[in-house]
Amino acid sequence: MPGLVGGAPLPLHFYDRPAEEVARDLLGAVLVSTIGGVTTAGRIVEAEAYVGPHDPASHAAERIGRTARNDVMFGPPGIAYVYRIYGLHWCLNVVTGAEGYPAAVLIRAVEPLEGVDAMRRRRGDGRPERTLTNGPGKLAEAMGITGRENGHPLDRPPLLILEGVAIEDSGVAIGPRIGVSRAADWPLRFHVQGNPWVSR
DNA sequence: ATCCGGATCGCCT
DNA sequence: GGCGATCCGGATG
Repeated sequence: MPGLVGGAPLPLHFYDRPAEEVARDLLGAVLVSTIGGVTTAGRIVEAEAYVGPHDPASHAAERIGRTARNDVMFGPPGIAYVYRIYGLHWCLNVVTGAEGYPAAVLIRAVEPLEGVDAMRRRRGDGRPERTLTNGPGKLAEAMGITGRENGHPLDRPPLLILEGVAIEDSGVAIGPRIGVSRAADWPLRFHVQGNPWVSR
């Protein structure tokens, strides 16, 4: 049961703030999936902010505008934005900020809390435990997240985020985002310092 | 109609 | 550290 690993679902208004604040405060929260009738859960230990139209690395950057792919980023906060990357992997974001203002937080890594067997099965057996969920594509695969979850409100099953433990400032590391070529130096990646499930 | 470049991963050297 | 996998959105002709 989700209640064993976290508190109440974070209310949708939790996400009605600047993406960098949400990204930082999501550290320690618990992502829970009951997709496919299997419960998997993990503590969020790494997240990146894509802060608005002025952010050239964002899928909703000014030069791109509103399109079919990024449409949910323009909607209300607390909604899942799931996209396919490199034709192979899925990545989970949470939409942040007011409706009409496109911004989101990419969940980059979680520490497994529940359903490790299911995660192993989905990821393929015989992998080191650490590589189950230490990257955005990996955690999506381990937790059964695909494009079907695009547009889903993250305060209810089958995919939700629960209140977790607070991470104090001294335990939070901040640095540049990974894999982006534009605005490569913006310090918008947040992770729990020293956590083994962080992507690098 | 065609081309290009990814918010990645895993396997190779 | 490098590269191939494999697909789609967006841009250009």
